[in-house]
Amino acid sequence: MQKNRQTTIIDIAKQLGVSPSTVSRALHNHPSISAETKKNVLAMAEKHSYQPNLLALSLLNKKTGIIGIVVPEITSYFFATVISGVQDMVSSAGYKLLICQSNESFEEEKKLLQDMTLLRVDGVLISPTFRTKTFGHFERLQRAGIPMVIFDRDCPHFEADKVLVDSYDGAYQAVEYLIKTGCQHIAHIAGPIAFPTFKQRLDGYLNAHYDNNIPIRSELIVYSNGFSSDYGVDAAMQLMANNDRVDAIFAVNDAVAIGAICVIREKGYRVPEDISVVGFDDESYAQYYYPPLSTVWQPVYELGMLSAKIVLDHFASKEQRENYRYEVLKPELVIRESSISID
Amino acid sequence: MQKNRQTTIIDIAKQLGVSPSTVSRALHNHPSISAETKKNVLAMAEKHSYQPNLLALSLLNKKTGIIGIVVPEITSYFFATVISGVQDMVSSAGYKLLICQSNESFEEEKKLLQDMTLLRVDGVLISPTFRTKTFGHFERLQRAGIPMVIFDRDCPHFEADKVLVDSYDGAYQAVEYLIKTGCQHIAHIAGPIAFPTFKQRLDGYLNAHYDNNIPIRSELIVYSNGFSSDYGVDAAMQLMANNDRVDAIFAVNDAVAIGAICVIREKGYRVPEDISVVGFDDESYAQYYYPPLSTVWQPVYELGMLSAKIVLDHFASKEQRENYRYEVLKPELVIRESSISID
DNA sequence: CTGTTAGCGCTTTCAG
DNA sequence: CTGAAAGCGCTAACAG
Repeated sequence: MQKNRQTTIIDIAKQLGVSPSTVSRALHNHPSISAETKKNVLAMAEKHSYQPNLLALSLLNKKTGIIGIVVPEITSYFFATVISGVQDMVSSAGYKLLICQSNESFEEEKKLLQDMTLLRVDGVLISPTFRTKTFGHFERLQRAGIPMVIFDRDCPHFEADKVLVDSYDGAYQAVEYLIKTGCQHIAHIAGPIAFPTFKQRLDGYLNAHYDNNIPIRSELIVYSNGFSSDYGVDAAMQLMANNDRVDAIFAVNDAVAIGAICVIREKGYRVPEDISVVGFDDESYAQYYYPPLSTVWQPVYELGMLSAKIVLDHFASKEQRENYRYEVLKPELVIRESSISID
Repeated sequence: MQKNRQTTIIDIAKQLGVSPSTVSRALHNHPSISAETKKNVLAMAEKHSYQPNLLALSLLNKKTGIIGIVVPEITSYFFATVISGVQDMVSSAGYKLLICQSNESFEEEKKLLQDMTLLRVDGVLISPTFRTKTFGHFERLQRAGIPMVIFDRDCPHFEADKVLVDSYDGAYQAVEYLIKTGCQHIAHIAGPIAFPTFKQRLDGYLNAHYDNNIPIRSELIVYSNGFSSDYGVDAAMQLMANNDRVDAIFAVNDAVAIGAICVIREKGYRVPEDISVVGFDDESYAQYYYPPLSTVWQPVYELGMLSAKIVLDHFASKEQRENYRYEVLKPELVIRESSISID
């Protein structure tokens, strides 16, 4: 078992009795180098399976070729797909992607950004935790001159490049659709509304009612503290406990929706005959659920591509752009069988 | 907007009229340094929000403090949870985690490992793509002296530290359970069996039959080329087209299982009354599915922790260990309502 | 065409 | 207690 040490340009230079710079030139097919020398160097490099040391290069060039992305969690279809979009975009531009998850922990988020700064990544994409209320750590990045784009989850009052999805519009579409199918008692299981995205979904729900002259009844809105399926179960229990009439539920996302459906069924109601249910996100299981889940699809892959593109654009144009980019993508309602249809 | 340049130790040294080494010592509370100097340096560092350059440090110390993990894909509950386990373990040891996905592409896997080598990560965890048949890129890592552990997906004939789950056992448990509930015509939707894990699940299926004296009928085994829900749909169609009697399906994973259930329902059969279904993985939606999905749970988080631990152990003991670690974790059958119960 | 020099940011001997 | 010097691996002028 050989030593832990990798071959360097200097090793090769010594063995060949030439200078390190000659080796370097040979390796990069610099114009002025004799075919002979080049051949020798290449052979020797091959023999020792020489690999350039990225750290040394990065230190020298003051760029690492790494773009970092911080997501709250990695499991959902949403973020996993964003990551695919980002990955495809950055790797086609020759960059590497450093993926990290904050697990919705503010402390973790700070630490990760800190690490990325120390590592001197060339750019950062971030979707903040829903506990992120102060932005000192973002400003530090900006001050360090590292391009940053915030995606999916908005940070009101904080200036930066942003790529968002119009959650308001998605929610509005979903609820208006439910109204058009004749539902009059539409409940909403809201996520933590400290969270702009979830607040927007709530607003979409409210305004769809308003615009269609349906009175809003606060007892039909339940706010949960999280957005996984078990929160959906709790929220639905709470909702059904009141014995208020409910003929539809618009859930803040698909995970919550399937939790709610379990409760609905347990209580002896049918979906969609008694209660229509619409989720949000179009998770991979949504179309295979029973009944196939109506939901709101978001252009997630595009979201990733676009966010990455914006970071990349920063490298192209050296001079500071004056204003930040602000892009909003449109979601689409996907009607399946968990909601009754118009006819 | 200040320059893109970060404050260095030299900047601080100059401003204070001391030498860089003094600054360095102050920053690391080296014993021999005057309280006065130290205070000044610290104040100045604070003022410029000095951040050490990790690249320079890594170059110097020949260690980056980064551990890389390559997974085939990031979306599934399985890998996402492994990553959590790994992350918790490595970050408690002060390491950073570089997460990458190969998207089941062998080329991508090679490229990622190459990048990690160039970046000089301190260790690598990898779950190979199912197209990985040659191991030159793994050997290159080993030769570079980078500790590597292979997890979840075995590479027969390739020597390395490995942490696996006993898929055979999980499958055996599932199928034996189906037999005990009285099922006689158990079908299996297998994944690509080029894939050791899936082969093991098939073997578990076969041996459970054998040990219980149930004849195996090849027409009840369908091999699919992938393992997402749509493959489950295709496979189930194929299975049902034959009109062979089927009273249970053991699917290679949950995604395939829910695809299959959709087909079963479309054909007018009930789950589990007509056909019991058992999956594998215990995805997050499994318990909220209708009917709640019986499946095989794997100690995924532990898998991640243990794999990370093994890499970390390499750093502790400098000298080469003589033999590779080989750990196999046991899965557990989770009975829910998509399979009939024993009584 | 090739070698020498300097330096990226930092730490660590070795001398004062 | 502090400074000078060397070096991690590499490249890019600048000389020859």
